[in-house]
Amino acid sequence: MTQKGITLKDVAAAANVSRATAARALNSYGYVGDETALRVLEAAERLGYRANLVAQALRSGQLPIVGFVPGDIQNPFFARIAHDIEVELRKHRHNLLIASSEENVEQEKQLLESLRSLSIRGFILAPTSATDSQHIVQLVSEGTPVVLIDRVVQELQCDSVVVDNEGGAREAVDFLVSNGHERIGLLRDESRIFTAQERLAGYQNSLQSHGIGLDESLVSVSRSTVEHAVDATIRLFSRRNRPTALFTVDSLMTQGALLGLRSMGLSIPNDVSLVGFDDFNLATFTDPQITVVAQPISEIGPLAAKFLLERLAGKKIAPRHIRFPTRLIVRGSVAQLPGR
Amino acid sequence: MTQKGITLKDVAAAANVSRATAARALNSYGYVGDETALRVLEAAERLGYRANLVAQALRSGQLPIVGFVPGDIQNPFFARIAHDIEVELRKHRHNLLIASSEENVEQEKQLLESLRSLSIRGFILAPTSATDSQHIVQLVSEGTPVVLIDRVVQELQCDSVVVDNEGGAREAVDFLVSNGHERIGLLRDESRIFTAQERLAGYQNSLQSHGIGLDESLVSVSRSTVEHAVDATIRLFSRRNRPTALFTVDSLMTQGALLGLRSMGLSIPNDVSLVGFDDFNLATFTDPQITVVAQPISEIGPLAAKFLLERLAGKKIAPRHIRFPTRLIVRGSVAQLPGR
DNA sequence: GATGAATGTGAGATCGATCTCACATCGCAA
DNA sequence: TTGCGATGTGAGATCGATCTCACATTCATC
Repeated sequence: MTQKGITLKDVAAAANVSRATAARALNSYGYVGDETALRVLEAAERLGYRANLVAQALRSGQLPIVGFVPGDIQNPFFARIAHDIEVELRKHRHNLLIASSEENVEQEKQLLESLRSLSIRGFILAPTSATDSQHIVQLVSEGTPVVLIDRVVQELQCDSVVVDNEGGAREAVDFLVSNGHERIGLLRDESRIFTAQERLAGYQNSLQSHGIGLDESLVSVSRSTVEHAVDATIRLFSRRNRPTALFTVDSLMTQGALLGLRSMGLSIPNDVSLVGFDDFNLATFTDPQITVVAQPISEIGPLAAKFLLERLAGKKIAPRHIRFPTRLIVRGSVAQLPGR
Repeated sequence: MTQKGITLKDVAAAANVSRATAARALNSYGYVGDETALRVLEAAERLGYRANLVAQALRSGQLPIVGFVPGDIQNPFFARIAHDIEVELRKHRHNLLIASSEENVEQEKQLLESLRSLSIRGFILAPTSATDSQHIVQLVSEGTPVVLIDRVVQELQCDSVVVDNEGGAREAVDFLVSNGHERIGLLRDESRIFTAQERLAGYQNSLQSHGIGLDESLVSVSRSTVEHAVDATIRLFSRRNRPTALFTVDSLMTQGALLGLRSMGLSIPNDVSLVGFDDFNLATFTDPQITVVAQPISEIGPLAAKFLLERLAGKKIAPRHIRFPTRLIVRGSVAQLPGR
């Protein structure tokens, strides 16, 4: 009911100048007399003038908003990144619009499509599919800045910030092997998601480099939710000649494995050793604490935001592809197997 | 580089009509000839026309964006709510802009101030302060729809969706008392946050109703982070004549208590019984599992979104104040004390 | 056949900020 | 004194969608 609409026109009228002059004074460009400028600024202050960003956006074609499209904002990994991005954007007076793809390509397409008409300035994106990416290619080709995080899309010319999934998985499995394990189970995601593929490759490479043959019966696939992972774990450990160790490809899978093993009465690390990809706060609360491959989460968001802001500022350089190393955090969930 | 700017004008030209007629056809209002309408629609389709939402917003004064201002998007409680709100909004073609207050009133003020110039249609807000709310009052008095969640602000005329913090805390403490505990510690937040105050009241009311005197030495105050809660727990249990049970006011505090007690070598529930406010996935992974007061998180977001959408649709009724009941989930962290 | 209602369409204004261009005015140099 | 650059300022156009009006038609009714 109060000051609803203080526009530039009002300020101009109050300062007894034209809208053009008022705009010049407020945005300090062009010639404005010192005294006039002061009068305008004073009037704006007095009336509590705030520029209408929508009107500015209509002229400039761009709202000070950046879109973030994570797989799922409830995933602590993405929540942390969202927070970090938000902090960075705020420094540059930009806002963060979050739209989860829910790991669904169709939804991702629709989201980008609808956000396009909002004149969003740029996107930070965790693409759902490594291959079905025509919609992202188009976005980029229209000149919209895009930064990919967590996952990359093969032939896409844009900045990306990911971690060394293959190396991290390899390190985890290497660690299990160095503790005498050879029958190492893998609990993995459906392959569509980029990170799951890379982590699978790391698992396979590690085994091969140690001369251990791949055994399909040691691999269990499920959707990436705690509930599905529980089932997959139980399936895996119900077979005879079960694995002595398990590697899980993400934190939700790790949690599922924990519950699944507990429900089967299998103890960690006495009956089964466990290493998970992605650290999570729960990992230090269990007994024993869980050995994990940690990602440098705190670096991903800020860097992605920095890249995007640089693009928004007009920086024209070749796409940068950053791949952070992971770090194995040894806790208590891996037992040394009696040597042969 | 492709179809950058297909505007209404282009469609109108392609269909050989005026912009006005094209608009009528596309938005189906006013009189338009059947054949003309078809021609316009066909042209729009062919050109891939998408209305520019910013231009629409300039006229209507409102972007199809709703602001969500949680305390911290990393808190799983708020992350879940954000997700639920987003799903609801999507059904009505609205987007969600998230800006965390980081539990800082000044930041909250700045955020709302800056979002105001964005013509955001409405807000879902978890106010940081129960008293310092002039900025919210002003927002509401300007006619911007606001729905409060998790916390209310006393003299504010707007919808709110919260839980029965007092009752939940009372139930938790009642449960401890019924198990023979009298020296019940409280790990609580700084009092500024509304929920912490109510939960404190529940603790006090329960004790009083059982004729147990309040003992300030049983209460430990800290900021609501795991790290601070660890320290506060250690402080509390380092005193002589320590509590036999502990009630923690939120899930971060509960986690801190868990770590603090473990570092002191105190076992749950043998040495200390524990009940926490707010369920969290970690609670079922510990040994023993933690008894908690659960909030109906899954109902808060959708209801808040529903309320806000109704207001956006123009619904004019008295503010609704919903207070959901909580539910005590008994697990294994409370021991029966030998009767007197 | 005339009158008025129903139907269809376009020109132009509007939302608010910004930018271009034209027009002043002043000072200084030729 | 004339002229030209530097300095200030305002009128009006622009961004894209929508709405109000005014102006045509067509059709039905007396």
